[in-house]
Formats: sequence, structure tokens, C-alpha cells
Amino acid sequence: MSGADPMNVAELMNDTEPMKETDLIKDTDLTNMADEKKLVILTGPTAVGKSALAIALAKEIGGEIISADSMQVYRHMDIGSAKIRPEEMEGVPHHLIDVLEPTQEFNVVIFQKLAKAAIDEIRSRGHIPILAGGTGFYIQAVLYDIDFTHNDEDSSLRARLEAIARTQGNEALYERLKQIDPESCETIHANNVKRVIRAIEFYQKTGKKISQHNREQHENISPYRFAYFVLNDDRARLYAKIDRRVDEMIAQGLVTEVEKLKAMGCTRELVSMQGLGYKEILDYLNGAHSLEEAVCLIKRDTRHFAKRQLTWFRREREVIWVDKQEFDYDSQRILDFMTGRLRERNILS
RNA sequence: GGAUGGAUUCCCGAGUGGCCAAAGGGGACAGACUGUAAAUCUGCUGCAAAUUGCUUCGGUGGUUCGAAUCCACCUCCAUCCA
Repeated sequence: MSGADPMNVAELMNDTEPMKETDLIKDTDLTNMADEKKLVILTGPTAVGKSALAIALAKEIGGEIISADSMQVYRHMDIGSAKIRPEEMEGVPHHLIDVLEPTQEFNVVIFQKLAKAAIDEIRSRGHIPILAGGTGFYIQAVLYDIDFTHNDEDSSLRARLEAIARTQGNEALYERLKQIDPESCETIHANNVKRVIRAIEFYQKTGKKISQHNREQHENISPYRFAYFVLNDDRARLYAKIDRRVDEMIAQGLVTEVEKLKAMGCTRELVSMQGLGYKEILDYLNGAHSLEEAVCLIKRDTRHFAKRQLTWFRREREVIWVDKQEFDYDSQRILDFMTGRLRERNILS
């Protein structure tokens, strides 16, 4: 059932080789940063047109693309994840696409590890890495080299905590967190069970409070000389584009794609099957609702997702907004603007 | 032409005399997020200002101290009978 060479995730997880000290820049002398690693980030809400722009940019600056996308890593998930087809890549190398089977787990930690490896590889070729994709959390993890303190997955602990929330209520679980890390309770809502569990789990596993850990990590200085572009468009236009794209996905055979995944044994519990378009079609195939309803849900949820992405990017430091309407939707003008910024930052000479 | 049911804030929908700017849901908008992130969660939604004022519940007019709620007529919609 699985492919010939499914990546061994466990191996990845156990690769705990500590970060080299030289990876950290002391940020003392800006003129002394010739050695600093270059990184271009291109992100934006879903369906704005990141992929095509990333390729154009890569060709212009001699770059290679690292996908920062939580769904395009999976093989057999092409239509619903709006994955770029090989023939569309125009010879630009793409990394972190099609590297996992849908049954495999994926998360920020794995992504960070793979992305860092790809960055080094691209750099060794003398090319510029372009981190392109819509998963803001993943981008942040790489850009600020967030330390995800190693701790074993303990599904029994999670299951236990989940059971408490289920049987005794969210507040009961929340009380436990209050006991060990009251500061976290100020930012985590009691109903956000997933995050309450993670906070408790973090404390159990590391003996540290996650609130403190987060505060420390928030002060990280990026080890990269970077430019963080966020491509954006008028909201109404973006939403219309999303709706249209979902219709296209259906026309291209999204249902068949999900049927195949289902036949492969994919169920809703998998990380991969939580992707937009996949969970809804899976529900449709399981008789939860009609195809028409599924399509409406995908459209709505994708719009919601785009909004959440925008909220995320607004909060990020040092982003360069690229509003398509300000460039009259002229991709050459957008490219010129971007390369100009890259020169300003000495990423491009 | 007749009979009945209905018209509620962006949408669906509750409300049948004061406790109603009006339940609930959806959408829209805003936010959180540091190992599930295309996930998970939160806030807000008539208008303007400190606890207040103003305009809303198809339209007009009435009853009443007081109406989304009662009455009359009108308009539109649905179903049924001609």
C-alpha cells in the first residue's frame, strides 16, 4: 500500500543533533553579516497566486523553492492541495512536495527539520532558498529557528487528558493547567482543549512552563538575512477566486482523488485528511451530507482559512506586504518590486 | 374571485402586550496561536454617545400608560378551493 520509499519519520524525530552555535548570529555588527544565510519568504492567503509568483521569482534570482505547506508534502493529494504540477515548475527545483504518504504524520518539528536541511542543500549549490507556502506557523518555525524542545510523543498522556475534558468538562482540565502554569491560562482559552493539553503535556515532559518557553522563543533573532513577502489581494476578489478554485477542483476530479485515498485506508483522524477539501469530501463519501453541501463547506472553510492566514501575517514582525491591486495585477511590476527589496537587503546583488 | 398560513435586524429563524435592539444558528468582521496549524479556539455584529439616547420587526392608520406582539385596511409570498 505504501510507496517504495516512505520517509522514515521516526528516524527524523530521533535525529536530535543539536543546532550548531554558528547558526546563531550575534546581531552585533550589521556590516559583518556577509556570511549570514539568505532566505526569501513568499507567502499569503490561499489562492492568491503564490506558486506561480514563486516560480517567476526563483527564475529571476536563481532560487529554489521550499514548499511551506502542510498538505502538499503528501503524495496522492494533488487536486485538493492545489499542488503545482511538475510541468508547471519550469525547471525550478521544488522541495518538500510529495515526500510523505498520507498515512504518515507531519508537524512543525518535522517540517522545520526538513526545511533546514533543504536550505543548506540549496545554499551549497549557491542558490537562494525561497520558502513559499501558506502555513505561517511553519514559516515562523524556520525563520526564527524556534526551539521545539524535544519530548516524546506520549499518546497515553494525551488520551488521558482528553478523557478528562470529555468526562469532567473543559474547565476541569483547565484547572489542572492553572495549578501548574497560571500564566498560560491568560492566553489559552479553556475551550481550546488541544492547546490546554499541549501546555500540560509540555510541563509534564520538560518540567518547564510552556508560557515561559514561548516568551523566550519569541525573542529569537532570525539567523537569516531575509525578506518576508506576503502577497495579498482585495478580500472580495480573493473570496471569489477561492470559490472558483473549489469548483475547478471538483471538475478536475477531487472526489475521485479522495475515493482513492479512502480506498488506501485514509480516515478522518489522519493529519492529512484534516486538509480542506479532503475532510469534507470524505464526509460526503461517508454519507454525512450531499456533494453540493460538501462544496459549500469547502468554500466557506477555505475562506475562513484565508482570513486566519491574514491574521497571522498581520501579527508577524518585519513582513513586506505585496498588495496585488497596487501593482494593477501586473506580475512583472510585482517582481520588480520584490527584487528591489531583495537588493536593499543585500540578498540580491 | 374565495379560504387559510405567512412577512422579524445581512441570511435562516425564535419571540404573541412591558423584563426586546429583539433567543439561537449561519455569514461577515476582528483576534489568539511556539510539536495536530488546511488544525484548534475566542470576541463581535442596528446607529451614535460613560451607566444613556435614537431608529428598527412588510406598509398605513388605530387601541393602549406602553405594541414586533392586539384591531382595521393595503401590498407581497405560499398552499388550497373556484
